[in-house]
Amino acid sequence: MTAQPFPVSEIVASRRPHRKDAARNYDALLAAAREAFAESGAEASLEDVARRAGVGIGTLYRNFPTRRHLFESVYAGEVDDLCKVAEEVADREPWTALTSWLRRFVDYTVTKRAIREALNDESEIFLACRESMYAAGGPLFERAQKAGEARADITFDDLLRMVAGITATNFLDDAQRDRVLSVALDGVRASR
Amino acid sequence: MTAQPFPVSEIVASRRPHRKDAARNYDALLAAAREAFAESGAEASLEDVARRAGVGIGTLYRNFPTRRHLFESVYAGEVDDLCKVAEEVADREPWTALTSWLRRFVDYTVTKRAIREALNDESEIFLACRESMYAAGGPLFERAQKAGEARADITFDDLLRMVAGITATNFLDDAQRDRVLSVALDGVRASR
DNA sequence: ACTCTAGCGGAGGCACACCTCCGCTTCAAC
DNA sequence: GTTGAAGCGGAGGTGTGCCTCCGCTAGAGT
Repeated sequence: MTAQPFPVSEIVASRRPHRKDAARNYDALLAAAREAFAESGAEASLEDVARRAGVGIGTLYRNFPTRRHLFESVYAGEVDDLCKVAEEVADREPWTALTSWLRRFVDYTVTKRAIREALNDESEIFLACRESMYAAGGPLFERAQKAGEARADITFDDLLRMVAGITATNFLDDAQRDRVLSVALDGVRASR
Repeated sequence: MTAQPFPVSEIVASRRPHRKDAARNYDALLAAAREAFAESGAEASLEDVARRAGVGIGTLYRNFPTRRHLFESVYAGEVDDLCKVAEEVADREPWTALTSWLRRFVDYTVTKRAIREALNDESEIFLACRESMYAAGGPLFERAQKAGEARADITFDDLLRMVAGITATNFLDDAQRDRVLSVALDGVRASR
């Protein structure tokens, strides 16, 4: 089973230039952007991204004409990773599989929150990512519902937003984040 | 019972100028800032705030030397309101009182998220607000715990962060937000 | 009414990010 | 090796927000 209908990253990868030096710069820019956004949030300066990547600002703009292009590319890569994890956990117990994936989803949300906010839902690529992610995680949730492990009166979308919300806030430490997440997930099981 | 040890707003109110016109400007600025922050987030331009208030930029800076001062003042006002609500609901059933207050807390978080993020925990006033708010809501939670309505293995801080997190994310509509919040609150009751 | 001082407004200097443009460099096809 | 074009970089124009400073205004005390 391939969890996603099509790998989102391919949509973006098609933009990767062919010439050797250009491709290297493209990759460096993506890596630098990932780093810069994680560190300074979505409003990190593009000039800074170029500097980190060791390329001129002109090169950045040639590859990513707008800030949005950069967001999309970074974001799509992350989503693609996440989809792969869904396949990896698919053979575990229903509830365990679901929560394992959700834990991974947490890491994803924590670092990528800023980007997701900036990418308001108009973007085509954003929609593709969304679809892709739901295709990957949704079955895990449905399986847990059918097994009577997860309550039936909520949707996968409800669940994801809940987890995303909880993990997006600041906590005193990781232990508290886990504790709170567990409490909320108990709510998801509560109707057993 | 006075829920808070001291009304936070007083700390800030002491900065309100005495002369009639000056006081009017001060109030206009606060209102304008509330509006601008709600609309454009924490990075709203201060020039825009002054314009909305119908005063010169110089007047803004005289009253609030830094962006942080403005944040603090707006924020403190909100917190103060919230504390008053805790008193109002105190005579209801333990669980009902708690959730009623939390619903109000939601409104507060939704609009004030941006400010709270910008106000990282160094600020003196932020700490006072925090204390004030905990003094107001904490007893509601403890009462629910003692009544066996809320699980005993989490803290009030855990609860608040959970609710804050959930309500800070975007939902399709208010119905979804409520649904998700209910699920999470079920988790808080789960150990009954 | 008079004064004197707290308060006002906004022009303007500074800093910084965005984005364009074009002369130079480097790849890769032949 | 030659050559043409794809790609490079960063100087510099533009816009925007921050904050200061100072001549003017109007409230408050007498």
